[in-house]
Amino acid sequence: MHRTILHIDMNAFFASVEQQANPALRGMPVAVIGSNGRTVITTSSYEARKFGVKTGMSKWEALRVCPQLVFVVGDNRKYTYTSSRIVEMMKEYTPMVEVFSIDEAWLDVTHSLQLFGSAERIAYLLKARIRQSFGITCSIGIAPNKLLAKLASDMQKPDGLTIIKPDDVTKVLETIPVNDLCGVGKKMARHLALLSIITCGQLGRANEELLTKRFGIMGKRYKEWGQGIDHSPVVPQDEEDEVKSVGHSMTLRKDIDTREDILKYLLQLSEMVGRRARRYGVTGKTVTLYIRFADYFSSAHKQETLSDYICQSDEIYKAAITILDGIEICQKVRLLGVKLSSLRHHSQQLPLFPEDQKKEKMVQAMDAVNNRLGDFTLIYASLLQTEEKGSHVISPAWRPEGIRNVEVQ
DNA sequence: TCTGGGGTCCTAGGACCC
DNA sequence: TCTGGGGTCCTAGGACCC
Repeated sequence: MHRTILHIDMNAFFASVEQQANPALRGMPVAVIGSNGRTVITTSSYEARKFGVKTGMSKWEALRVCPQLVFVVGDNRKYTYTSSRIVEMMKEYTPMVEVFSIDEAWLDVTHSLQLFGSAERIAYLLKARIRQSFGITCSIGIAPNKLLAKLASDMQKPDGLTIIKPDDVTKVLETIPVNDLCGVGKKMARHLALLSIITCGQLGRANEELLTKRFGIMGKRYKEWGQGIDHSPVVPQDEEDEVKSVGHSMTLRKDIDTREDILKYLLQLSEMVGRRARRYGVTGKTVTLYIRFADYFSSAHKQETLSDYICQSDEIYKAAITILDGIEICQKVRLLGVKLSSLRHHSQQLPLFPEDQKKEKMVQAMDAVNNRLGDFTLIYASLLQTEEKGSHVISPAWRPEGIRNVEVQ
């Protein structure tokens, strides 16, 4: 019995949402960017793409190829709100909805076909409703598994609908380059090319022993992918594993080199990480500090596992400082990052000592205010001197309070 | 003012224990 | 005196995704 899987990909999601919110932007080349000084293009509208504006370009580069480009600083709330409403819509057709990112999802509609007629009809209904409610288009792929559904949704953009029927899989894959497969990136494609494997067809026919020898346990998987075989299930959100790490990083407006400056940003990052961990209700025992130096290419990445699970900002900060002290800094610093991992659920137990109880209450009160009035409304005094007040990160892969645990405001 | 930010998974090697 | 193998935990680093 074949499964029937849909993969839905919102077209130029952030840019489309912005054009919908502000009619003056419609038909214009628009690029969504971050609010930090050294930001890059996160998403561009199709009008901008015509000029060659691409994700990852600096503002400067983008303006060179498209002088009339309009920049819009991204607004996460708009995107998570729209995204969660679209997901709700998808769930009307099957409970088996796996959210892959803020603008992509898989639907296993195998058991919904009778009710709604066909996968194609579900796709048309969803497209029409998303366009009607939000004014944005999407590309949909229909196939017997996730791998092929994702491949299919990529084939026609924007506003496409592509079906790969089980009988056509071999024929379709024959000429498709291996790195069109989700999971095969540039590096892997280069390795395969050395074995004269360029297309999925070739990958599917490759010698399994050779692949296993070269790529270990993944070798077999790659061969299967080349044949269009993928047994991975669509995993609905609520069954999804808990988040595994919580981290924040920021490229500083200006490179810094004094310990004092570094500590200020570390405190800020620790507070961002701690607050999000507390919101998720998790504690962690591994803290990672990441530094990118001024030359962009060199970096330091150090982690330390503590004996206790923590989630308070000052504890994270303390651990970050300890790690910092073990890193030799002989260049200016361009980027700083702090991550908490080895997570587990926070027990609701009250701390043993009165002073700890007091601190926890204070932190809870601060969190409450910040959750209501926006990040960094209430902050540690030493944060007042930093220029950046939190990175207003925006990226289609960004999973804020949305997606996993949607919080509609 | 050239080059963001948030994740996951896999591998390899060392320490340590049984 | 010499030699095992399994398991877990930890760090570091790479590939890949949006």
